[in-house]
Amino acid sequence: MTKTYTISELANEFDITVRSIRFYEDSGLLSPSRRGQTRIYSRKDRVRLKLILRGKRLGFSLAETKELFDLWDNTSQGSEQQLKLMLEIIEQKREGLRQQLSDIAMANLELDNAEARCRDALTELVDKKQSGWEKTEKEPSSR
Amino acid sequence: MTKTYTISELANEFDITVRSIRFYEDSGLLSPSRRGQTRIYSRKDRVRLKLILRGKRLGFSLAETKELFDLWDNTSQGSEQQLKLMLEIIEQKREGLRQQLSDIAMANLELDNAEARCRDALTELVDKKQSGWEKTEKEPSSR
DNA sequence: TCTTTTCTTTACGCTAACGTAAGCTTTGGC
DNA sequence: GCCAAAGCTTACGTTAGCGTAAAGAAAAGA
Repeated sequence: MTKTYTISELANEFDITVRSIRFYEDSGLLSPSRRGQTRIYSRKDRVRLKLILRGKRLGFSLAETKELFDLWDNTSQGSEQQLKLMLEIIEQKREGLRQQLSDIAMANLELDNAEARCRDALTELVDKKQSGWEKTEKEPSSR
Repeated sequence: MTKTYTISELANEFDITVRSIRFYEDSGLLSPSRRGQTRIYSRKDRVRLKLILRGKRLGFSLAETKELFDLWDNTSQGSEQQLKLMLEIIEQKREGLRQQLSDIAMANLELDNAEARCRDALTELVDKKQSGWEKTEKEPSSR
């Protein structure tokens, strides 16, 4: 009773279009089975789709993701050369992720900065209001 | 004696092309001063460029980055409405970064997984070799 | 001063990742 | 059994982010 999914079910679940899913298939990232012409997606297919989307959020191109999939698929039967290449690539990906972590940390600092500046500007505005400095107020408190 | 940079200096430093830098200017993300026709980049321009590139690594489109720049530039003179909008957007960006952190964590787990599988396959290969199971070896130890 | 870089603008080209439309088949609900 | 909804293929269109080439001006080194 292995659960399956239709293309629109997956599209709804992940909030993407069926066009995208078919496009990923054309790009060699998915290969669902068929009942007649209709695509039937297994749980494994669903996992792959999830990985594709996560890759996208991490800035991977579809080609890169495909490369990873292909490597992964050939890992168990790979030669020693292949396996060592795979390990190198894994290390490269790790390095990329480390870079992203650093970037995120810096970005967060800048957001802190921006937020502080924003709040300062806000309180300054409120101060002006309270001291009767308003220019464009509709209802000045005294006049 | 405020330090300045030429376009090719920046291109070299950040390992991008001058074409890209000019493109960012066309997109409204940079506006270096000029000496005659020649572009002169200040330290501030350099910082902006750095931010653009970091944004790219985090998957921001140039349009998004421009939006952030524009908001930032208008922050000090912004209305209360504007400032509150800015705070909202900042929070959205934070949420995006949190999502990315989660994605990176998951990706790292999968890399661990892949690496383990790889190493297993490798040691298995070595074991076969040692027990004389090789098929494609050039110099079998006995024959 | 001459020549070789480095800079400029203009403009067409290209790839990735889909969007969108046309036209046809299949399937689920009444 | 019928019809709308969902599925399919084919194919052209679109946007972002540059690459690349042409043709000329300015700056820097010999």
